[in-house]
Amino acid sequence: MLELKPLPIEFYARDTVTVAQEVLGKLLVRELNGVLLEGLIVESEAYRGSDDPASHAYRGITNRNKVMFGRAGVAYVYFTYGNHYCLNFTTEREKIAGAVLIRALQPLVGIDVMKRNRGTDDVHNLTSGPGKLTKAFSIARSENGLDLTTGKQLFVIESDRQNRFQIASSRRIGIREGSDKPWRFYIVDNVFVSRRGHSK
DNA sequence: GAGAAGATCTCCT
DNA sequence: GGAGATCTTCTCA
Repeated sequence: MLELKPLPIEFYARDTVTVAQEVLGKLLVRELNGVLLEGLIVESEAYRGSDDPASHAYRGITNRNKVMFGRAGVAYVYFTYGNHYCLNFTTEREKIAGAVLIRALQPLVGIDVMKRNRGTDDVHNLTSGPGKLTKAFSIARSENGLDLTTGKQLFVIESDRQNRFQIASSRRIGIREGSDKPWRFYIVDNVFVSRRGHSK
């Protein structure tokens, strides 16, 4: 039996790029009306603050991104492209902006529920992208600002797969500015990664 | 108050 | 491989 012990704030309250790398191979856990959903985090991206033109926080605090400036270990959920929500974990200490975008998961527990949420039977298409995984896990605007360290509703735990995979990095996806930074990280040869990246 | 762009997905060819 | 869907958020006047 896996122990459902959430990662503490100390895991998140560090350099954003470090957290983005170390969150790979951890388990994202969603508790929804007694139903448990679990997925292995296989792809992430780091977004920093005033030194990162691709980040929402680059131009300072706004109503949308204020969670990024708050304490670490909190969910930052935003709506984009008229259709999709994206899930991030906040990092760094208060007043220092930082967040890790969760780009892809490998479904492990509650796959039937994810299929229903996504309206497809294709397991490889359930959570292999940032907009897909939020729908599969039923994460939306109401989850913005949720504390990830309480072990309720939404949190992250260690998995037994630690160190049994290789990590590669690449340029981040879907942005214009700051696309030279190699701050996307993914597990090599995992079929649930959203795209084959050029490891550079 | 208006205009434009966006950390994407899906369907069509 | 490419474009449309769709609407929130930010910026500027």
